[in-house]
Amino acid sequence: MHTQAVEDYLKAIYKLAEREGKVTTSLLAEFLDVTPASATGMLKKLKQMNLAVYEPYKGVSLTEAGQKIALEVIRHHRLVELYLAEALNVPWDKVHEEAEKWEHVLSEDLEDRIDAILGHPTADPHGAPIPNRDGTVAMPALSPLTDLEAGQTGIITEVSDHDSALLRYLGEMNLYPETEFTVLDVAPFNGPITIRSENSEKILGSEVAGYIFVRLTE
Amino acid sequence: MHTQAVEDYLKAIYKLAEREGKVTTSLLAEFLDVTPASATGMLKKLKQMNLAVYEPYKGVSLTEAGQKIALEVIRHHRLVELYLAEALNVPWDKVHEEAEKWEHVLSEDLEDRIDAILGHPTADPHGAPIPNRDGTVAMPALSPLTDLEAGQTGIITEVSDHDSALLRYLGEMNLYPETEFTVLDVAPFNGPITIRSENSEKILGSEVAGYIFVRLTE
DNA sequence: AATATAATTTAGTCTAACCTAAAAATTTTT
DNA sequence: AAAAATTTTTAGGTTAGACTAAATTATATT
Repeated sequence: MHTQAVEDYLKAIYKLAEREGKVTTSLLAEFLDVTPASATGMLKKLKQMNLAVYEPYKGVSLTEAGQKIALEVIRHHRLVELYLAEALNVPWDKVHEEAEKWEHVLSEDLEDRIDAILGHPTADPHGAPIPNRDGTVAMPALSPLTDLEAGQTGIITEVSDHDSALLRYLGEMNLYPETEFTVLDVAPFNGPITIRSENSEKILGSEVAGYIFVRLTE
Repeated sequence: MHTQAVEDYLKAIYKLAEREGKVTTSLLAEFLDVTPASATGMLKKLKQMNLAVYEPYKGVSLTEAGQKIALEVIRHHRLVELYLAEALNVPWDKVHEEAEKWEHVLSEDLEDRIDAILGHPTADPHGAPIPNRDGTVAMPALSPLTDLEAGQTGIITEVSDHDSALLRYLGEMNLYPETEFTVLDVAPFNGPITIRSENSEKILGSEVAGYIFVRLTE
């Protein structure tokens, strides 16, 4: 078993690589809320453990072994999130925080039990895909709501879970994954986006809309 | 929040005090599988944090604050054990090990949810009492099965969870808490004890019988 | 190309929690 | 009560992971 810090770094590198492409020391440090110097220290160690490919000043990426661990941790995290929401009724804006701790203590046996009870789910409460045990992940093409134009119809596939206040806000408006909607208006200059869903109109600022990912339905 | 090590020490001191009366440095060290020197170091820290009363060469006890934390951790542990057994079907000889990790990451919110779902239970799967939130514990008078004589009738209240092989063995014989039985024979010189429960006779060695705690029913 | 700015790494500390070996205190035995 | 045995403490080290400050490297601007 690896330390929690190692697991957290690997997970962070995986997520940042997915989201931003290249992962630099400072980006990683900011994401994990540590100083760049601390990140450098850990990167050396990850390299030495053959979990990351790291060249000073050139950024980091994961080795196959490193990615495998990152995906296991993410799988744990998302399974736990879903379990907390479904089985224990934890509100969706709180599951992330809890799962952050649980992901590191979940045994494989318990992972399997939870997975089975949930019916081998494929996405967490925010719509993020749950990696499979073999290390594969369904990687959906994520287009933010801000990319759509008036008149288009779609379905919410995922929302960012980085801010629990945002999740509460979306929850109040009933904007969950799987929700269908039609874009009524997109104001220019990054203006608000008006959508209709469940027969009510909602106006979303561009920042919020940028955290909502969708798939067009036709 | 305290570190996991601090919580583990407090829990250990509480349990040893309950079981053995006086808690010495070496007893504690052996229980936690660390060297006595390490235990001394931690005891100094616990004293300094006002969680323990510690006088070199004189043994340790918990302050009120220390006991409160110990009981919280034990409450978490036992609630989790029961939850794992009931909700996730984890076999009773495995719940202890899992709970050992979970007890440190359980939020108060989740503790309450689990407690409610289980219907505010009073004992874990091994029959050990679950402390209340306010820090009170039902402390049952524990008499080991070895104290009984032929002809007496009783009910199992608790079994030791210190060894999972023992739990598997008892499970195979269907000897769980709440099981009623009658003592048929007690062989002399710490010999085996024969009981009848659920209409079958079981012969238990004195070591095993010493780990089974009972209450007389009449 | 020279300089300024920003990003990254190095070097040296710090804390928590463990360790071993040696010294000191206590308890037991004679 | 002295010697022997045991327990406990002290002293000094180790590892993981963080930090700060200073040095270095890379990038951007003139």
